[in-house]
Formats: sequence, C-alpha cells, structure tokens
Amino acid sequence: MANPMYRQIAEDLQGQIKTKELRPGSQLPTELELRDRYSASRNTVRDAIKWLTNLGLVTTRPGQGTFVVEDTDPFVTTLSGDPKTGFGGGEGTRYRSEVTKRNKEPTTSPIQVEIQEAEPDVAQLLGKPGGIVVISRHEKRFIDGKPWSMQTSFYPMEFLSRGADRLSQPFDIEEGTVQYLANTVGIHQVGYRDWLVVRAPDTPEAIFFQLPPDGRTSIIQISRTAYDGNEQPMRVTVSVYPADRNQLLFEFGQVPKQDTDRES
Amino acid sequence: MANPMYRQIAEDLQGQIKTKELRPGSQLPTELELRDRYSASRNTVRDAIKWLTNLGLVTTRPGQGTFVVEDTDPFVTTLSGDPKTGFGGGEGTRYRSEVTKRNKEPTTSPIQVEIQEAEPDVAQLLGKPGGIVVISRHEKRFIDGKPWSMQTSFYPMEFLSRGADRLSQPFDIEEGTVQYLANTVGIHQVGYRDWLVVRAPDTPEAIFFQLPPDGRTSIIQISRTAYDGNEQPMRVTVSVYPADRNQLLFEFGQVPKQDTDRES
DNA sequence: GCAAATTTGTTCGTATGTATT
DNA sequence: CAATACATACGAACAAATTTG
Repeated sequence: MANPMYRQIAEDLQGQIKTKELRPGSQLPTELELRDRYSASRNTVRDAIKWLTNLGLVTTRPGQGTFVVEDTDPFVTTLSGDPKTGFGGGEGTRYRSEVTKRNKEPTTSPIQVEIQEAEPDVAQLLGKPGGIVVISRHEKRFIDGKPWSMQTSFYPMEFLSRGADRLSQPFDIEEGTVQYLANTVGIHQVGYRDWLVVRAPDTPEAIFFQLPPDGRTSIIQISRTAYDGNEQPMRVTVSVYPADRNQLLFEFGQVPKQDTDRES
Repeated sequence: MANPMYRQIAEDLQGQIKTKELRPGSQLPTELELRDRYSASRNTVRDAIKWLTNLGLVTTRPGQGTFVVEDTDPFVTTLSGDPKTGFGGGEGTRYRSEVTKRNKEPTTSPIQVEIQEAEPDVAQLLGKPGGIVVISRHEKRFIDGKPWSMQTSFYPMEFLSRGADRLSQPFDIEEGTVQYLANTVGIHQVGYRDWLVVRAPDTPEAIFFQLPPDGRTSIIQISRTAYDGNEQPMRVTVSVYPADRNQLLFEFGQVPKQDTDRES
C-alpha cells in the first residue's frame, strides 16, 4: 500500500491495457464510472488518467472520452548508404523508394529556400564557429498525408557563385545534390557524420507534427555533416522525426537486404 | 485570453527560464508565493508547474522546492567503426576509450551471463522467428558513478559447443568478442545493422537510471545485429541509453577526427 | 537527537467552462 | 438545444519529505 491511490488505479488500468482486456482504440469507462468503481473522487481518477497519458498509454478527447492508444505502424528509415553517392544527399530519391516499398503514399512539400546567417549549431558543424552565411533548403514530408518528418540542408553561400545556382531554386535536384555539387563545384563527398539527439519538440514542430502541446512526444534530431576529400564540411542536413512514429536503421559493412517487416 | 490560466503562468515562468532570469539550478518561488503573485489558487499554480515539469524545464523535490533543471553535459557515444574489427563487438574497449577522453571515470558492472530462450524480438533479429536458445551477456555502465547505459549481447547457444566457451564465463573478453569468435569458432563479422527506437522506459530501466517513474524521460534503444560472411546473423546486442544524458554519433566513409567538444 | 517550520504530494468536494454527440 | 464527457479552477485538509533551530 505504499503507492498513492491514483497510482494504484493507474496500475490497475495499465494491467488491463497490457492484457488487452482494454483493447487498443477502445474507450475507457468515463471518469464518473471510474470514480464509482474505485470509490475515489473524480479528481483522483483524473490523476490516474493523467499518469497513463504521460506514459503514452491513453489519450483523452474532450466531449468524447478516454481511449487506449492504437499501435501505429512505425515508419522505418534507413539512414546509411554509400557515403559517396545518392543517398548521402539526404534529399529526395532514397526517401521515396524507402516509403513506397511499404505501401504508403509519400509526398513532400515544395522546397523552401532561404539565405540566412547560420545558427551557431550549424555554423559550428560547418567548421565556422564565428558564423557563416548559408543557403538553407527546407522540406516537409508526409506519408499518407500525415506529417512524418522535416529536413533542412545548409550549404555554404559560396557554392552559388561557384556555379551551383540550382541550390537557390525551390525545386528538387533530381540527380541528388551530391552528384550535382560534384558536377558543378567539383566538390566530392567522401563521408559523413550523423549526430543524434533526442529532445522535446519546439512549438513549430509540435504544430506541424500535430503533437500534444505538452512536449510528451520526443523529437529525434539527426544532424548530418558531410565532408569532402579535404576533410572540410560541405553540407549540414538537419532532419527531425517525431519519436512516436519513427524508427531508424544504420548499416555498416556487408549487411543482407532488409527483411522489410518486423514488429517492435 | 485563449489560454487557460495555468498555461499563462507556465508561459510566464518559461519566459523567465529562457532569459536566465531564473537560472539553471536555482529555486523557483514556492507554490504559496506563486499563488499570491499570480492571484491564483495553489492547485492552479501546481498545474502550471506540472506543465513545466513535463516539458523538462523544472523538477520538484518534496520538502525542498521546485528547481530549474541544470544543463547536463551529455555523454557522446560513437556507434560506428570498422565493421570487421574491435568495436563491432560493442563490448568493452571502445567504450572505455571514448569515455576517458572526456575526463570521466567510466566503470562497468561485472558481466552477468545467462542461458535463456530469446525474446521474440531478439529471435527475429537472429533469423530464428520460431525461437532460439541463447547466451546472454549483460553489463551495466556508469560514468563518474552515475548510471549511463545498459547492454546485453545475445549469442547462439551452439557457439559454446563449437569452442567459444569463454562466452559463458562472467568475465570481460579483452581482445573483443569479434576477434575471439573469429579465433575459436571461425566466424568472421563483416557488417552490422543498427535498429534505433525511442520508447518509454520499463520499470527496471527507470530504477537503474534513476528516472522519474512517470516515463517522461525516453530511452534510446539500439539493437545491433552483426552478420558473418554468409549473411547469417551471428550476434544481437541491445543497448539502452536514457535520452536525457546521451547523444550518439554515426560515421560513414572518410570523416575527420572528432573535435571532441561541442554544445547543443 | 528531536521538534518545529517549510515545502511539495495526495485526496476530497464543488462549480463552471468547453467540446462533441 | 440538450445530454454527455473531459478541462479548468477554487478551496480545504492532511500526509510526507526535508531543512532548520
């Protein structure tokens, strides 16, 4: 009896969810019913539900009720690939082929291009701690119309004057930016480093991904710094994924083809 | 006035935290003081504090007060490496060298060895969806005495009878398990796939990592499946890291040496 | 070492607002 | 419009953890 009552109620409900006595998607008894069932006050029942909400087991909908969350089929993204070619770009092609395999409808927003002073983070990764002006190319991604990830790539401004003018145009670069930069600027990507952080969403992210505004759902942020043959950073790509619907794969060396389905 | 009062109070405090008016580590006014300051009830003030707690901005300590969370110096782990050698093992050596670089005191628990039926997840990754008996080697890791990560490696039972008997002994395999398996069983690792999931901690994890029991802090789980030259899985290593104090790096191709310090 | 004061945690009751059916 | 269900807000009392005198 060490636990407070609202925890005991929460644990009881949690057990019913685990044993599927309360199925995913089904509605819990209303707060008033639970109040009678557990001989507690409505506020105490609400504390129990709040606990389960924070654990990500249930969601509440005003005017409707409290529901057991559905298991969402996670989207699996493979982030490695040949460091010298296509996917290193992190834009476009690989993303589409990954998704279509799984019977989903991928779409992307138009590419939004801006010229800006780089954030300190990005400037640091680009090897210019003092600051640097960059071209940023931003893209939003959807699957079956639902927001799935956001990505922004940052390129040094000088790439423009050196001939890579398509970087400043809001259109997809079909052959991949790695290939494009090799052809136009003569800079060849030879490797990259991914830096992975899990953090709370900021407000724009919470809005775009339709996350609950309380920061319960984490964001996986991957900052990919690509390097050329002179060990100089040539691009930083920041991708963010809501952690509740995404899983990531990294492959090294010889690995058999993916058996595309698995469960958690 | 769209926002409820507790949100307005939370936003006001959030602003003070952002501008360092309330410094990291410092104590917020008590609930009673905030109640007077905002002309609200204590419960409403508590709702505001709960909101900030969920955002990870403050923590409450019974009997003491509410405090702005300190920025913790995150531990950065590099998870890639030569797919054929040392670190592929994921045990021991690489971990130590990574940590000592950063002036910390890494320690590990004794290795705990068990023979068990593999969990469905693990069996699936090992290519035996029907189930398989495995040797599991479990290890807990600390930095400066604080819990930092846990890791369990699973090897097919048959490796024992084929000569790799040290797998069943609760001692570090200094030369690395990859090398050891190559020498004893003649199985050579040629690559691996990391599968990354972010999820809520389970109870043992919450206890070991001293996480708040409400599941607010996520766990980063990486399941590494290592493959031999015949495209057969030879090992699965599951590592878990609390997301609030860990960042991960993955490197591909040619990448310059890490500039070991950075900030978020 | 103990008692008092302080501070957060739990639980109840009640009233009213807002979203949905 | 009415009924239902969750959301917000207030007030009150006691419990538990911690610090202070």
